[in-house]
Amino acid sequence: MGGDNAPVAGDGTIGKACDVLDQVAAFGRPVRFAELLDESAFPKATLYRFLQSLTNQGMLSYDPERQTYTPGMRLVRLAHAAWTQSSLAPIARPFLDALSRETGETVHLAQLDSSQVLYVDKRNATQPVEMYSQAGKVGPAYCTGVGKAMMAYLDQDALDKAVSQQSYHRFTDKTLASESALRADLDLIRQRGFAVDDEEHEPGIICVACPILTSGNRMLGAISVTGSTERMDFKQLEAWVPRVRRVAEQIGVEAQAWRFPETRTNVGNDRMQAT
Amino acid sequence: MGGDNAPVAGDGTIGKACDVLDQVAAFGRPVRFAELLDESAFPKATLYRFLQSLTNQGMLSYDPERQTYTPGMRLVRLAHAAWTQSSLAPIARPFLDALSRETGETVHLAQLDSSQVLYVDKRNATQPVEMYSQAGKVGPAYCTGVGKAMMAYLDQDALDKAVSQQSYHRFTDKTLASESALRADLDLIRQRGFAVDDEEHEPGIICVACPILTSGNRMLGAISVTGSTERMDFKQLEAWVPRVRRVAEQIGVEAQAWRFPETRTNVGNDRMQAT
DNA sequence: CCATTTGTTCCAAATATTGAAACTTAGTTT
DNA sequence: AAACTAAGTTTCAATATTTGGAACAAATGG
Repeated sequence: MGGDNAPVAGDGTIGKACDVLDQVAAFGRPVRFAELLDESAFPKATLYRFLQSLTNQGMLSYDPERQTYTPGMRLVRLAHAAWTQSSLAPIARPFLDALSRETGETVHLAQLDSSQVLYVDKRNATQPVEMYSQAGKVGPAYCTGVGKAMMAYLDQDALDKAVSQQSYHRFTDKTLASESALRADLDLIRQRGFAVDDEEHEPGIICVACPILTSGNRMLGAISVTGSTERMDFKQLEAWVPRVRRVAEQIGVEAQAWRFPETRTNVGNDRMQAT
Repeated sequence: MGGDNAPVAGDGTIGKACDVLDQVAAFGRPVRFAELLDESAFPKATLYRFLQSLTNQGMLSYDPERQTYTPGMRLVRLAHAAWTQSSLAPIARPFLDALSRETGETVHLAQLDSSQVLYVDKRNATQPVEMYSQAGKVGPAYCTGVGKAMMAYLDQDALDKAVSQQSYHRFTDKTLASESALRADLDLIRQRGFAVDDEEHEPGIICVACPILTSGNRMLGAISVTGSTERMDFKQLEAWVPRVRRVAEQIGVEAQAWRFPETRTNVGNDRMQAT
C-alpha cells in the first residue's frame, strides 16, 4: 500500500545500509537496480555502492543474469544465531510442544518488533511444520491475537507509539480499524488477561492469546492457539485459555530465570544524534 | 596476504559493521563490550559506536541489565525474506517432503556459503522438525556429505579457495584431515556423481549426498539422506542414491525454470580497496 | 542505426568516521 | 570511608570516507 517505507535512517552509514536491506526485502521478489532507485532516497551512485558492498558481504545476493538483487544467505546464518540467542523460542520450545500436543491446534509464539508481530516459532497440528516460512514472518499487531496481547502490556510510551504505527487496514469486516477501537480492546485484554482474534485478520480464523510477562510485568512476547470457525466455535477455543495462560506464565518464569535479554519494547528509534 | 583470521573486511563501513555482527554471532551467547573489544581490530570508541548503531537498528539486541549484546530480531525478519527468495528451500520443499516420506530418514538441503555448509532445510523422519535450530545452521564442508558434494562441483577457482579454507579438524578417526585427502575424495565424487560421509563428522552417522546442478553444471546446492550405523549399513543407504540423485536433478530443473539467482560460489571477497 | 534506457565509473567537495584521551560510573580493595 | 581499578561513555580535531552530479559504457528497442 501507499505508505512510503519509514525512513527511520539515522545511525550514519549503518542505518542507511539497513534501510537498503529492508527495501530489498520488502519487494518480496528479485528486484532491479532501477526499481530500487525509484523508491530510494539515495542518489544513483550512492545506492549503487551500497548494493555492491552489501552484495560483497553476502547480505544481498545478486543474479548477474537477470541483474536482480535479493536478500542474501548471510542473513540466514546470522538469523540462526539471533533466533537461538535472542528469541524466546529455545526457552519456549518444550512448552509449545506440550501445548500443541494437548490442544491439537495451531500454536504460535510471537515477539514484538518495530510495532509488528514477529512470529518466532509455530506448531501446526495437522501438517508437518513449515520451517522459516513461518518463523521470521511478520504480521500486523492490531488485528492478531498475539499482537494485541503484546501491545496491551506495553508501558505507556511504547504503547502509544505502537498504537500510532498500525496501519488499520480493514482485512475483514470484523477488523478493529481505528485506534480508538483498538485501545478499547486493549483495555479489555488487560482486564481479562488474554486477547482474542475474532476473524479480524482472516475470515474463519479465530484465536486466543496470552502475553508472556516477567515477574515485573515486562512484556516479552505472546503465545496463541488458533482454530477455524468451521471446526469449532469460540466457546471451545476459550476453554483453552487457562491452559494457554499457564503456559505463558511458565515461559515467562523460565525466560526470567535464564535472565532473558530486554525485549526490544523499543518501537522505532530514539537517538539524539541528528544530522 | 596469507591466511589471516576472519577479517575479510573491505567494503568500508558496511563491511566493518558486518564483521561486528559476525563477531557477536560467533560468541554464541550474550557478550559484553570488553569481550568484543579484546578480539576486535577496532579501537574502543569505534567498536562502541558500531555496537550502538547496530543496536539502534535492531541488528543487535542489548540487555542493559547484564550489559550484553546478542544478534537482534531484525535479522530474523530479514532472514525470512532471504530464505523465501534466495534459497533453494521453497523450490525444493515438495521434493524434500517426498524424499523424506519415501526414505523415512533424515533429509538435508544445503547451500555453500563462505566455504561452509549452510543448511537451509531439513526433514526429520522420527521427531517433529526442529525449526531454525537446523535451518540457518552452518557446518564444515570437508567432512559432510552435502559439503563435499557441493565442493566437488565448484569451478577451479572457487574449488581451490574452498579447499584452502577448510579447517581440517579431525572430528573422528575417519575424517579426511588434509587437503590432499579431500581432493582425492572430490575426484571420486565427481566420478560417481554422489558423495558419502562415512562417519567423518560424527561417529555412527553416515550419509549419501548429491549435488544440485543447473543444466550448465553450475552448482546450486546439495541434498542428502542420513542414517545411523546402528540402524543400517552403507549398502542399505547407498540403495537410495539413485533416488536422491533424481530428486537433486528435479530440484535443479525447477530452480533453473524459476531462473534461480546465482549462488554465492563466491568464496571470500576480493576487493582491492584496503584499509 | 540511432534513440533510449539502464547500469557503472570519476573525482572534487562535503561529511562522517576515527581514535587518543579525558571522563563517568560501578565495583573492589586497602 | 577513601582510594583504587575496571568497564563503559563522551569529546574533538585530524583524516579518511562517503557523496552525488555528471560523464561514460552497455544493453535494449524502435
